[in-house]
Amino acid sequence: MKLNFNVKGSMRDHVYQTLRANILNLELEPGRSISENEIAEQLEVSRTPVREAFLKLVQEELLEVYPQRGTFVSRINLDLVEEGRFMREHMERAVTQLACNHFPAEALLSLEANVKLQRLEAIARNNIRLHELDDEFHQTIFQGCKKERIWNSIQQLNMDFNRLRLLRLQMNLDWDQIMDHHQLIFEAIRDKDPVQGEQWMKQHLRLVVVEGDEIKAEHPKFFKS
Amino acid sequence: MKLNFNVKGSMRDHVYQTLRANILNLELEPGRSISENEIAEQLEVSRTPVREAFLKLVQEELLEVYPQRGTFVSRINLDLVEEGRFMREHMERAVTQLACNHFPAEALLSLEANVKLQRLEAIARNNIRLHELDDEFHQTIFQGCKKERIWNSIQQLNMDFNRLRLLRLQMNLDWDQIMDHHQLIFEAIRDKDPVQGEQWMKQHLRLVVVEGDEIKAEHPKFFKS
DNA sequence: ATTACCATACAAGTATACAAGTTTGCTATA
DNA sequence: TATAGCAAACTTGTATACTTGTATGGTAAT
Repeated sequence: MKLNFNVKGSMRDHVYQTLRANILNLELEPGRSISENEIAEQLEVSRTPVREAFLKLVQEELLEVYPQRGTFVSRINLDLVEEGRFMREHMERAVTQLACNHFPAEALLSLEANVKLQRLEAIARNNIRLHELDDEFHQTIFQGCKKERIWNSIQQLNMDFNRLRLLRLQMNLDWDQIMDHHQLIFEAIRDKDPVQGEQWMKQHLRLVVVEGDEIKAEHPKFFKS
Repeated sequence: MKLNFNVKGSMRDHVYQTLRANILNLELEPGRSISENEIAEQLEVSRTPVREAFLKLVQEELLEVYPQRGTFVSRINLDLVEEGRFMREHMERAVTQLACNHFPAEALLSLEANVKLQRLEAIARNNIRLHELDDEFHQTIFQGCKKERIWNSIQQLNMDFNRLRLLRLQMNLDWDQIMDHHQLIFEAIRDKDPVQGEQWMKQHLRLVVVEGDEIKAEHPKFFKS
């Protein structure tokens, strides 16, 4: 846990961003106890902004507060992971069909640029950046269809999936295949072909399934129930 | 705005529930300004729990805070209404198919009881209770498929739809048709018929479309953009 | 009459003090 | 030694004072 400067934005947001990142990093392990005072000292702010950041994290189910007892980083919930996967699959397919009917030219350009950037970053083996670009690709599709809150809901449901993914020593992702899919999805949107678009998106999403039970067996303390 | 007792639960939650209900009632009109001090006085608590309730309402997009300027009840966003409708349609259809494959006996009993209760309340013309039962019917399907957070996401996206609905003097809902649909959906789940189930759910959801533009023309001040 | 400036009021953001409940561990007693 | 009970050291919940930024209205100079 590193402290940042209190330069820009509100302290509340700074604390929130810091904690959220550290929880999703697993630097703050699932199940670990964490107190308002502890964080306030470490980040050199008062309890109030820390408390308000905690509240936001509670709503996202990244923290669990038990009044007068303590606050804990939530454990990973495999049911939630499946729920997120389910929602993502269905909504991405539906939105892709929408995109293949109407899609703003501006957003289409973003998609194209994104795909090209991915090829570059793939050569540089920059996996972190590739993950970001992957997210942006899908987000752009939702934005183009004016469905960004649905994307946000998906992201929130997928937080446990992201933590789960980090527990694998290496996600042997086949970026070549992923990028091919992105290319094909982009072309389907460009060429207004809803049937192909949905098919490729369906294929694409099948790449990101993670076997949670194995990982749970390795790290039982990090999991719920 | 009526004040309640500070008997049970936290003050924060009490304030939150009160404000949320009054916003969704339209007793607190979209666009109206509202301050922490004002609410703290009315509800006879300090600013802290009010402030924390505000934060939660901001996250649900029912309030908008402009630092050092003021806080306002958010205006109704028709894009959001459409986004909620879209998500609801697709997720309800997907979950209904799930339910038609596996569904816990316990949840199935709940559905059956719910359908029967609806018939009773329809005779009593108790529309408020009918709306509650309608929500519970759909919620039960999601619960039975272990997809309750998806239901919660839908509910959150549909808050603007609910406010919109209240602006109609009378929603001429055909409860007989609605209840018939519920019966048919229940039977499809019971008889494990995914095709019929999804079809009826699709039909069913087409009943609750609201023409937002007309209402916006009548009450322009309540709407965004 | 218009404009520039300043005083004031009021908004949310933050810090700190206090209240109330829980856990923990020591102590006194059997 | 074992156990009941109490006290101290935590926790989060709430109240209040202070800080900082913004809007507003009045006043004086042009």
